[in-house]
Amino acid sequence: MSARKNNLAFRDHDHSRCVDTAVATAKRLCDERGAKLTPLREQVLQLVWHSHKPLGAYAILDLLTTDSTAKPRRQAPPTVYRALEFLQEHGLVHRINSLNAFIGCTQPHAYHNSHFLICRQCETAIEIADNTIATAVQNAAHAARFSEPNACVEITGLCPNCQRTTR
Amino acid sequence: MSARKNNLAFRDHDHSRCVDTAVATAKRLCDERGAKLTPLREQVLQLVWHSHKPLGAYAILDLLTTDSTAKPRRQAPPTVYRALEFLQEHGLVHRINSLNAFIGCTQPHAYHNSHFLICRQCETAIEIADNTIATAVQNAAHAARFSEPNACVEITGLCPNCQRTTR
DNA sequence: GAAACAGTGTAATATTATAACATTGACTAA
DNA sequence: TTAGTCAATGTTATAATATTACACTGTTTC
Repeated sequence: MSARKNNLAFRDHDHSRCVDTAVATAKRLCDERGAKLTPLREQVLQLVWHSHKPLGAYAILDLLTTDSTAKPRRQAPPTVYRALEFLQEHGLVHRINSLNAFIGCTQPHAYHNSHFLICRQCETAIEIADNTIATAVQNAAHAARFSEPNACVEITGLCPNCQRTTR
Repeated sequence: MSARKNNLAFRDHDHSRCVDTAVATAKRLCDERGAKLTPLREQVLQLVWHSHKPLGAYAILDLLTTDSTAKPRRQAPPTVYRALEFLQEHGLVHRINSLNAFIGCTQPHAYHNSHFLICRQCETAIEIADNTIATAVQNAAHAARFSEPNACVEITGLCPNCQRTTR
């Protein structure tokens, strides 16, 4: 049912509006929490959101240098990692472990275990909120007497677009 | 139901027998498949199995040097990565993405998507085969029109042992 | 024996991530 | 105002993880 919504990533759309909305939401959330979404952090959030593909830390670093309207100065890795750490703590971005990369969170307002569908061809990743998976994970953890389970679910496959173009 | 069996990792037991069994099974499987479980590959498999904690590639490298009965010669990274690649291809070890580490597979005879419970305290990891999770993942992928889904499920929590000793 | 090949050795380097310390600017207390 | 404190960022160096490229060895195959 939410599949169609999630598939937005695969349809033509004005993605800059997605980015704007995400940044606006982030601002509001940080404001509510008394957290500072500084220009640097905001810029990193934008860059991450701008890409439908999860973005590596060093790719972000390059974009900071390249895209920057103001300062073409080369940044150092800690700059990016610190911004990403902040954004992760506030649930604004997720880290995709299987790719060592980061992606904007589509539900930053609520804490949630994150599940991802990742295309092995075009590398597009979409976040899904699937209660059935979440419940199954909870139950499995409980059955093994694991407490405070926090699941990382990364499903790699072939996305609708790439199924057409690939052998 | 399989919870008790999985919890073996948390009970006292003669783990060297687990290792022996795993290696014997690996030998048999490789034999059946016409794959060569060379001394080096076997040694890496043993080292990985010997630890209940997932082992990093460089940790394995150190153990190859340290533990080795015969040659105390320092090996280079590709040696380990190549052995691990072989073992992964044959389903004999799994990679835990969230830890950049490797662990012996408990069901090497059958292809399967692997699910793990990982203790955030003691780092012990156990593999579980949970049909409910597997089915939920399949359904989620299908709903989003993703084909050939291959799920990586890593559940971090507090294991039964560490719940007693931790705040 | 020569060719082809799998497995391993070796050197160099790429990629990802963090540690440690310096600087800046904003806010606060006196 | 001044000094103190703190969060954020800058800067340098390095750690940890992983791969590329090429050389060597021994076996199989013809």
